Amino acid sequence: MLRDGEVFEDDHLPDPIVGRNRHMNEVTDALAPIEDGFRAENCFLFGPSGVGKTTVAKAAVRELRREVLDVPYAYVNCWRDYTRNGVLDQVARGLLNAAIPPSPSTSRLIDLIKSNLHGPGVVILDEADQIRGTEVLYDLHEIRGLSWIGIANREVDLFADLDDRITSRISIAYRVRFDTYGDDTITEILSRRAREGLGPNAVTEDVLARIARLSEGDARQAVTTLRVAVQMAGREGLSGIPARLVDDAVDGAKHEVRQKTISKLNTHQRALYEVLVEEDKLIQKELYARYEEAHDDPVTLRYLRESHLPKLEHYNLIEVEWDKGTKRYSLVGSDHSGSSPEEH
DNA sequence: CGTCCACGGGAATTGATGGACT
DNA sequence: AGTCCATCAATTCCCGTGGACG
Repeated sequence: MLRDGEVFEDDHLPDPIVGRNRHMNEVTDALAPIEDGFRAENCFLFGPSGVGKTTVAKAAVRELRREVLDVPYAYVNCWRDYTRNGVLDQVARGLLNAAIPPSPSTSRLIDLIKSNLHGPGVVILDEADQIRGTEVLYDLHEIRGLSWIGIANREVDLFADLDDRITSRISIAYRVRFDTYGDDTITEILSRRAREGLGPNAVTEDVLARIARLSEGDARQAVTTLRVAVQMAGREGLSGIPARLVDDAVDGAKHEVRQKTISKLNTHQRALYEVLVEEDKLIQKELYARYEEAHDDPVTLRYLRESHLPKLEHYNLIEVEWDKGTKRYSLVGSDHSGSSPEEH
């Protein structure tokens, strides 16, 4: 049944992409000056997860590179690299083919980029709202020819910290809002993946439509569900996906997406998460006390509050409820009914 | 009121790094 | 090659503010 598993991977970039023509046009417009050798306009893509922001950004850069040979570009996932230094490091490595020494200082990185970048270049800042501080946006702006495509869930997140001095100096000419996909668009996305990745008749349009309906407008969720369904059917030795597997596949996919998020957590965030697996509805002070015991090199409460708790919240792993003036922290969907072996 | 808790601004400390000078 | 100094990012420390509650 499975012909090409790659089309179900998270980082698969379809060609062409489906159902985002308007958004593609906006981003390619923003990048157009590069075709004449100028700096592109900065642009900012925002919307909920799984609506094709990253895909559009990458596809737009791919289009550009079809027009203009070898435009340097860098992709930075700011969830992983959220410090000024980390971002610049990734930018340098992506943009330049020159060798980069192991761990250069910030100023060294800037010099390196400035002296090795000739002509325009593009940086994709995925999950840009995770960037700590705003200096790095200055830094990028000061580099001749460089422009960026920022990606975040909500528009305010990126601009919350930007004071007026910065917003006026760094122009963001294009702001592109992504809304959730309709069920029919998701069905179309799934249908293409199925055509490319599966044998003929492996799955019916009805089954795809059903997966689409259950995925709440989130294409990543939908594609993951399809992949899980393929696995399940394969395990049963079937050559197609029967409708009865869909519900279980949805659950499996949700679990898988969550595990993937958890696996990206650092030790502090992991420790917090595990404390909450043990015990729900803790107030901040209690949570911190448990965390402090669980981690052999704990950070201060102050820093936890600023750095790690917001991250867990942002990625929808924990939820906070107000209970008469005190906050209580719980895992999201904490009906932890004895399942999940949690292999970490 | 006094207490408990959460929030977040801002100064201080730490630790790594890269010269500059000897 | 070695010492000293400046810089910078990450983290900690200190503390004032404000809401809720008894």
